Amino acid sequence: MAKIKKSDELGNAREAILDASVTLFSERGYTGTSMRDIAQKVGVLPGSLYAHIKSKEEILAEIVTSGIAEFLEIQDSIEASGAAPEERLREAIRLHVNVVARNPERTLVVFHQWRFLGEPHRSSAVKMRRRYGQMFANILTQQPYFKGNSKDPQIRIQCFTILGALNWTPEWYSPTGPYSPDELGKRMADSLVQGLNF
Amino acid sequence: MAKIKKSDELGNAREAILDASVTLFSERGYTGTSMRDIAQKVGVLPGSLYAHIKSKEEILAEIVTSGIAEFLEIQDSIEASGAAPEERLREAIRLHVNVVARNPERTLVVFHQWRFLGEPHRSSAVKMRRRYGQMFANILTQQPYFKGNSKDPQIRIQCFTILGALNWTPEWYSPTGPYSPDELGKRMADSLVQGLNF
DNA sequence: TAAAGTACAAAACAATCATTTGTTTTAAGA
DNA sequence: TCTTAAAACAAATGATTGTTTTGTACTTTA
Repeated sequence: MAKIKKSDELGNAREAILDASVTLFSERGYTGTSMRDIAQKVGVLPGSLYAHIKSKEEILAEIVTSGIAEFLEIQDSIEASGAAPEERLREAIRLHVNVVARNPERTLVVFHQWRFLGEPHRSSAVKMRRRYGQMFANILTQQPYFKGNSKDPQIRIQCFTILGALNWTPEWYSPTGPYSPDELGKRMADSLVQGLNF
Repeated sequence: MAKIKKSDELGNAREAILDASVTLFSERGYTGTSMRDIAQKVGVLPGSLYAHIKSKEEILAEIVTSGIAEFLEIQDSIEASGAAPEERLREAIRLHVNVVARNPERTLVVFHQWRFLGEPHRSSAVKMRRRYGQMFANILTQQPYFKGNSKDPQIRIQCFTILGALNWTPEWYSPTGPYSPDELGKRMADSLVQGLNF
C-alpha cells in the first residue's frame, strides 16, 4: 500500500499538470498561458511545477505527441482492415471523430499549438501528421474510375475537405449535445461520402 | 502633391503596421507576437508604433472586424440572390473559399485569434460570426423532403461539416498551387454537395 | 517665414515572463 | 522514533512584456 501510494501520487501530480495545461492551452493558447496560470490551476506555486516537469515546452511536447499517437492508432487499425475502400473511409472518419469529440480540448492543442514546439519535436509532429493524412489520400485514390496517385490535386482537395470538416469539430462539439462522439462520426461520414440531399 | 503625400503616408504607415501584424499573428499568434516584433517588421522602434495605433488590441480588433466584414458581404450577396437553394449553397461556398484562399494569413487570424479580443470586440465578433453561419443553416433546411428548422441537429452537423472544410483551407492552401481560389471554391462545392465517387 | 503638428528615436516604466535557488515541510521505510 | 528523499514554499534571477515620456527633425499650414 505504501509504495503504491507514493508512486501513485507522483504520477498523479504530473498528470494533474498535464490536464490543467491542456485546458489552459486550449483556451488561451500556449504563448497565452503562463507557468503561473498552470501552477494556480494545479494549486501549487510556480516553482514547484519543476519538481515534475523539465520545462514549459516539455508539457506541450507531451500533450501533442501523445495526442497524435491516438490518430496513428487509427491508422494502424484501418490499414490492418481488409474492408472495401468506401467502408475503410467511413471507418476512418468514424474513429477520427471519436478521438476528436471525446477530447475536444486536447485536440485543439494538438492541431493549433504544435507550431510552438521547438526542434526536434516540431518536425517530428509534422512528419507524423503528414503520414496520417496520407492514409486518407490513399483510400481516396481507390474511388471507382479514378486514375492517378495520391498527389493528384483533386485527391488533395477531397482529402483536405474531409480532414478540415473533421478537425473543425472541437470548435463546436458539446459532449452534452444530442449526439455521442460515435453517432456524430457516423453522420459526418454520411455527409461527406454521400453529400447533401439536393 | 504635398497634401496628398502627407495623408498618403499616414494611411500607409497604419496599413504597414496592420499588414505586418497579420503575418506575425498568423505565424506566432497574437500572444506570441510582441510589439517589438511588429516594430522590427515595419522598420521602426517599438514606441513609434503608438503614433499610429492606440494599443496592441486595437490592431487585432481591426484585423478581425474587417475580416469578418468580408464574409458578411457574401451573406448580403447570397440573400439578395433569387437562385434555387442548391445553387445558393454552391455560390456561398465558392465565395467563402475565395475570401479565405485569397488571404490565408488574415483568415487564420480571424478564425483563431479572435479569442484574445477584450470586450466589447469579442462579443461583437462572436455575434457576427454566428449570424453568418446561420445563412448556411437556413439554406440547408431547404433540402427536399427535409422537415424541420435550422436548429435541427442534422442540419447543425451538415453546417459545421461544410464550414469546417472551408475554414480549414488556410492551413494548406498555397496560391502557387494548381488551383486558383475560384477554381478551388467550385471543386470544394462539388465535393461537399455531391459527395465522393464511391 | 513663423507656428503648429506629426513621426520618429531614445530611453525608461512597472509588470510579468520562465526558471533557479535554498530552505522547509511532508511522508514513507527501517 | 529516526532516516531519507521527494515536494512544496519563498524568494530572487535576468529577460521580455506593453506602453509612456521626452526630445528632435521634418512637413504642413497660416
